[in-house]
Amino acid sequence: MTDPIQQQLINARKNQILDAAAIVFAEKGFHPTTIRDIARQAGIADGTIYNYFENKFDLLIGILSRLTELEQLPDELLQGLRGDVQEFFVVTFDHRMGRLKEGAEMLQAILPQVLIHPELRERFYRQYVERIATMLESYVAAQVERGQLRPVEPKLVVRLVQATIVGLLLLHIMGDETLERNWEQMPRFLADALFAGLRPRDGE
Amino acid sequence: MTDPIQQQLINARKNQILDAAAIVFAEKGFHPTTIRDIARQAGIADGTIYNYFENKFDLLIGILSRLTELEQLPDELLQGLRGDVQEFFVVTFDHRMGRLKEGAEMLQAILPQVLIHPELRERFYRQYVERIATMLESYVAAQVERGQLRPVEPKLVVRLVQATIVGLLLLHIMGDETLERNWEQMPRFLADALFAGLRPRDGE
Amino acid sequence: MTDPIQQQLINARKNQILDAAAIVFAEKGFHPTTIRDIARQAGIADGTIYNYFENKFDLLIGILSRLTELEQLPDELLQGLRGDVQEFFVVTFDHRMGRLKEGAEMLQAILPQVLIHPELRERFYRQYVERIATMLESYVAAQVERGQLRPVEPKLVVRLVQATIVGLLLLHIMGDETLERNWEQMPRFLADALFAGLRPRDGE
Amino acid sequence: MTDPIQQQLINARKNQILDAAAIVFAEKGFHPTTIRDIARQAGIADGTIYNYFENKFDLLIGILSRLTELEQLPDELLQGLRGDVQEFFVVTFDHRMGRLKEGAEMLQAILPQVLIHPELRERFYRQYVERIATMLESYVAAQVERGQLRPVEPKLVVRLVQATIVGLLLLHIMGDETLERNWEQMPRFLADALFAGLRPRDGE
DNA sequence: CATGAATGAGCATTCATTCAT
DNA sequence: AATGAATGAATGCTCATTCAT
Repeated sequence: MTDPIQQQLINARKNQILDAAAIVFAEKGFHPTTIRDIARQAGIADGTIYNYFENKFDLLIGILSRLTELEQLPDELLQGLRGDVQEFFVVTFDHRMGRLKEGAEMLQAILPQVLIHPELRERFYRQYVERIATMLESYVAAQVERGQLRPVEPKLVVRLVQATIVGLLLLHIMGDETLERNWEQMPRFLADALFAGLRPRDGE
Repeated sequence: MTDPIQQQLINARKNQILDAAAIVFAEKGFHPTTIRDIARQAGIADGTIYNYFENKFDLLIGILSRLTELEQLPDELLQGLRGDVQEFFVVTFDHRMGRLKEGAEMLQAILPQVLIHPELRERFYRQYVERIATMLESYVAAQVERGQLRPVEPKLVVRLVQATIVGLLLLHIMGDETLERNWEQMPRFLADALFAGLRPRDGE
Repeated sequence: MTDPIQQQLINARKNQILDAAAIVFAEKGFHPTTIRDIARQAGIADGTIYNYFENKFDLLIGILSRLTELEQLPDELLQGLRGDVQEFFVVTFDHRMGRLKEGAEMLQAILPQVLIHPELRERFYRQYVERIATMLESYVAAQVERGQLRPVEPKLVVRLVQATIVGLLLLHIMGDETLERNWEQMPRFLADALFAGLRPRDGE
Repeated sequence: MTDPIQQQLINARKNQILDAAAIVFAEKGFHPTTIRDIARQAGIADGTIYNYFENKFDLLIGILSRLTELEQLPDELLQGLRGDVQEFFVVTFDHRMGRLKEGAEMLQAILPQVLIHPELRERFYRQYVERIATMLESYVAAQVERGQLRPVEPKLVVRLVQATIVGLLLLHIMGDETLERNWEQMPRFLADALFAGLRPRDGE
């Protein structure tokens, strides 16, 4: 039943299809993309897709699932936990923005549907937002506890961080040139701004 | 030719249609929405829509245009210019988030397409992002000049502000309960965090 | 009821509409032409047409009727009756081909429908083919009787004449350049060929 | 790529569709005929048609192409070249009228559109009129040269011949009963009339 | 498993016709 | 009588999905 070699072949084919789907979805959007578009991109026949996925929508689910699979335990993040708080924010922004840019194509493919389709929305929110949020919240709470951060509401801080990241991606997708030029230095800028604020410090 | 009464009737009908379209688009997304859906929602016949709009896509353009029409010169913002810098951020966040929530339905209707359709993307970016950005940039630059803000790059600060706002809207649309509960107090929280930072101040 | 001035106004308007219809029908064909096309061409509103004609098809009937109205008793033809037989053919071809070229626009408009619509076909055939045919037949029969023509079957001769004329119009509509260049001299050529034949005569 | 068996299946299906299309077009005309009509007539589904033809108009092109395919090199005609001139005309009329009657259905299907659509008109004229015309012209010119025909302009003679044939078909389509009854003997009648003329000969 | 021809439900759009003004 | 906005039935075409090979 679960011949491991068979399983591997199946997974390879699934990935081949999902790769193709992500590319064309990102290019044309979900609905304007036809199954034939995907099949051509994958170099296979239309019907073959249905041997691996129930239907077109299932491809979105598949893409989403892979997005979260990629979201391995963020080792780098965990390492950041031990360092300086400000540095932690740098690492966080850096990591998240990097991940997003990597998966930007896929994100662009599914975000529109996420906004609309309840099931997708919930899946996306839970696996992609909430999970990270919980982790960050506990970190922030801990640092507040330790006095490394002002007594802020961790949940709100985390929303701020996440909103900023996803917002930046949106602006980026929209072709904002400033972001295009400064994408690399944004993490540090954001961390500084957020941690130290924009208020002029003594001596500036 | 341009009988003002006729013109008013025409505009009224156009708005009636765009209202209906925004509602259904927001609910089901652009492509899954049928012209019939919109016509039913507007209480008119299918064909009538085509007396006022070229095609289905034209409805999106129409919705976008109205979004920017609503974007009158933000008087409140201009008033904020004279006050305290931190207060300016409060006003800014408050104003933008208010506007967004008002137009959330419309935004939800067009955002997905904006991400994909180049023409729409450019229109949206220019009329909805760039215009505000320019204004904010000059304000930030002036305050940096005056020493009211640290010597930051205005363009980046503005991207941060705008990304945060649109990001929050996205999280909100996704049904984030924390945001739902605290939407009203977010502007002040954001302004504080951004201006003063999260670093513990002396005496905290 | 039948106020003669009213009647005249009505007829004028009907003709205005039929003129417009014939022009656009000839240009685009019956089905691709919209009522709006006709209204624009006539410089009136769509609805006005329906005050004068039952429906779109009725316009075809109207055009056809006018075609046959134009087909007044062909005086020239009648005059030809008294002359030489060969000359009669010249006059006949000349008259018919002239009429056709005049009404070519209208003919082009209705011929396609005539080929298909039974009612139209019969109307057209009876009023436009048969009437002339009967007249010509009796002339031919008389000339055969008098020995001015070989003992041919008048009905067949007449079909030959009429087929030639309508066939020439078709070739002409199709853009045949030879016909374009020689249209004027065709009647005499046809009459000669038909009456004297192509067989070399003594001494040629 | 071009598997011959596949190719044969494809052609068979194309012909099946074109057959159906020709039938319904002839019956109802091009525009009133729906794709569904054709599909039903062919006993297939609507969508299948689009696997073989770009669009509805393409079906007309297809029908026209087949008409000209049928127009093989007219062997019979070539044989006529060697015989008596008058006999050549008999063969010519016979051959052309036979062909036309065979393809009458198809002709009726496309002729209306030919009159209107420029592309179709040109295709039809070139492939269906001009080709035959050129051949006939050279024959006539040769016979004039040899003194077998009066010194007539070959181009005009050929137009006369072709116009007569197509005109007869039109009258036939219109339901002329005389033609219906005498269709078989028309070729000889036409050839006689044309070659020998209607002028009474010595001794008649 | 892979294929791709066949399917037919579904939709954007058109346009003849109506009718209130 | 003239208008032209409103109507909604009708249709060409698309495309997700099925299934015989």
